[in-house]
Amino acid sequence: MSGKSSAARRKASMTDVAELAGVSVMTVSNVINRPQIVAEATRTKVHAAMRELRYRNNLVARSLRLAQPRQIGYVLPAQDAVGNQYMDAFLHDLAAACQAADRNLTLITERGTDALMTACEDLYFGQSVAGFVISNVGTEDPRPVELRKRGIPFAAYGRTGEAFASPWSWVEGDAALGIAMAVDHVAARGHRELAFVGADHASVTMVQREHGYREACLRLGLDGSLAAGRIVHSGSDLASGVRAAADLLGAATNDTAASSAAPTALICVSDQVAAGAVITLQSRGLVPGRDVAVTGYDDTPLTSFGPVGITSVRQASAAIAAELVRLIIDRPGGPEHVLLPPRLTPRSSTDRAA
Amino acid sequence: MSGKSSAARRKASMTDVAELAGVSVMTVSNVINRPQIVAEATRTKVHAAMRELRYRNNLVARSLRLAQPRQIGYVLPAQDAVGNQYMDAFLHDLAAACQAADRNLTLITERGTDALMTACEDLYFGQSVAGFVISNVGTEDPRPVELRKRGIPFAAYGRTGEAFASPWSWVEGDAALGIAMAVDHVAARGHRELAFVGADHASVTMVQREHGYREACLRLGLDGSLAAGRIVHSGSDLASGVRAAADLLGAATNDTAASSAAPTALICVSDQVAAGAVITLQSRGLVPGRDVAVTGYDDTPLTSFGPVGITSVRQASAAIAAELVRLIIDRPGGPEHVLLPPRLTPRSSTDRAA
DNA sequence: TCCGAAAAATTTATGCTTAAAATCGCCGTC
DNA sequence: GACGGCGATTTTAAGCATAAATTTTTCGGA
Repeated sequence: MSGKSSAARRKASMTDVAELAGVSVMTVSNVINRPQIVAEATRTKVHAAMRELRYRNNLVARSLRLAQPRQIGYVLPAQDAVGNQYMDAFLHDLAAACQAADRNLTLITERGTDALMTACEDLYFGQSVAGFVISNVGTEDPRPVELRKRGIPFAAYGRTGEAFASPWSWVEGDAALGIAMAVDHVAARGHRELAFVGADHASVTMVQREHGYREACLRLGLDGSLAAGRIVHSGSDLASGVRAAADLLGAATNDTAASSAAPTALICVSDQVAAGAVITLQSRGLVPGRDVAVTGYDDTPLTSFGPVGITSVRQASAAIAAELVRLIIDRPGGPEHVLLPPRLTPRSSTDRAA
Repeated sequence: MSGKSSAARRKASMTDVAELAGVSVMTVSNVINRPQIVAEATRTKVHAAMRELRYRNNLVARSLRLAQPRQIGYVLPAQDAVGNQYMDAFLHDLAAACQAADRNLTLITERGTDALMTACEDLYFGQSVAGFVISNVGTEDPRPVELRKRGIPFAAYGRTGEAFASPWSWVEGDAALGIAMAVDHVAARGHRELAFVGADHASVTMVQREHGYREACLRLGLDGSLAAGRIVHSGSDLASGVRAAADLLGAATNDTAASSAAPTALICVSDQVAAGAVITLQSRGLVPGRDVAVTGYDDTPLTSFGPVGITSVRQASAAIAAELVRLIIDRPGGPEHVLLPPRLTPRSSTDRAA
């Protein structure tokens, strides 16, 4: 007795609550999980006891009893991936989506495939997680294959080359559509000579973005924008944006004869590249929007570039996260493929009046 | 029997393993947890059975029995915080540190204090997490106070104003020392006229970095570097770096008389600012390192700025993460304060021969 | 007096581990 | 050659906090 009160108060269990309320343990459980079948008076009594004891349902015991893990795993992309602020935001959305589904997001770090698979097996077969979300899925990524082989549920953010035929679930923002929206946007503002500042084709997304550009230009009859030199693969970081823009515009100032071939709108594969392009424009005394239009992708904080705001394509990252979580919880088995449309956020970098 | 084999195989439990190996359940448990007290032959037999059944220890049941949560919570900073690649890396390190301590990192999203506290209570008193790591701790941050009030163990990345007197645990990289290292570094290369491109004083870290600059300049007798106008508070993002550098160097080209007052080295509060400064230098045809030295902070991927590498101060983020995890596991009660020294990574932006 | 629905309590089960008890083999000793 | 006892293994029993399924109690109305 004295020992009990002197020691730091043990966390209260259902038994304690039941005892204090003068009911059985099961009644307490019912109050929590099916309150409607418990008499009003009893319910009140139990609630009072719970409050007095600062009782919290033991999530671990609950998870054990239900044989249903409360966690969802996320394989955190290795640091060397392009420092992408978008993935930050996505992580946030993913955690929020888990919480909305009454789950929690558990991180595991990327490493060699074997070690990663062992960790995943421990977590999944150890009943700790319901499944995994993987992102930054590369064309030759071994992870989906290995996870599938082991019967571990997962959903991928981004497809590999197999597109809609892949035997596992994936969710993705419609990259081609997103770029097309950017092209339509500047075209609607009178631009006829565009250029696409792209990245290498390491991921399907990058391929899709370029594809979207080509399709949109074709559809709008912007043949000049498809000419050689108008589609460049610089890389997706800021420094390459600076360089690529300089190359594309350099011709305009040096070679007056070819000035008709100089683009008046730069469709960039990422906000980082777009920011780099804006830097180049500014250093030449050009005003983004008025002189040359610039669009980015992902609507990251980089779009607030000092006084100029960069028009950008915003992926429905919250919806993507929610879909991934849903797929793991509701369709752990069969494959389902989800393509979500993005939205365009116009800012001053495409505003001719700016 | 037929039902059992036709249905998807239930995950094997210890009982199944024990049965197959012809031993008691306890022996299986011993093989896992105290292999040395179990006879060689038995151990082999049990291991074989485990392998055959693809047995995994049920982490949830184990955690319940041990009354010891396997998770550590991390309050994911809200997205609007300055998109900091360093925090990305830190998150990675934190997840790795948890894994090294046989724990997993669980994320919860930032939101209103009340909602956040409820979530923390559910997780901690629900035996799901052993405690929390919080980061981006502001001067008037309510979170440490509230957590402490509720008796929830936590460790903060970054102190508030109270410094070493605070009643809760924190870990931090020695920001003043880091900047001092940068100052020493450029001073050793002959620079006498420095400038500090800082941010506002929203967090103690930013105050410390400026403090480190002042102290170091004082110590080295670089009085000019402490003059008015040599310490600016631009902000910590790239765009403000571009502007601040332009302001600082602008005087040099316009006002030849005052050129002795123009700095030859820019000590920047972050890599983003440093990258901005490099952009300004490049746009004026100046070579970083040879003409003007530039240093950053946090050693993020931004330091690879095209052909020029930016000298940067690298925080011991892995060690910081490990300390935070240790504090939560080993010292959930008492406060302990840890200040870890950073390292300098020299690159071409401070190389006069560059 | 008894029926039947609603409310509450029992029983059983989840998968694991600590502590205590039981088993086994082996050796020296008388 | 049987006994006691020791040490090394292994097993039994108990319990962690919860919840589903089952049983018991309660109580108003016929």
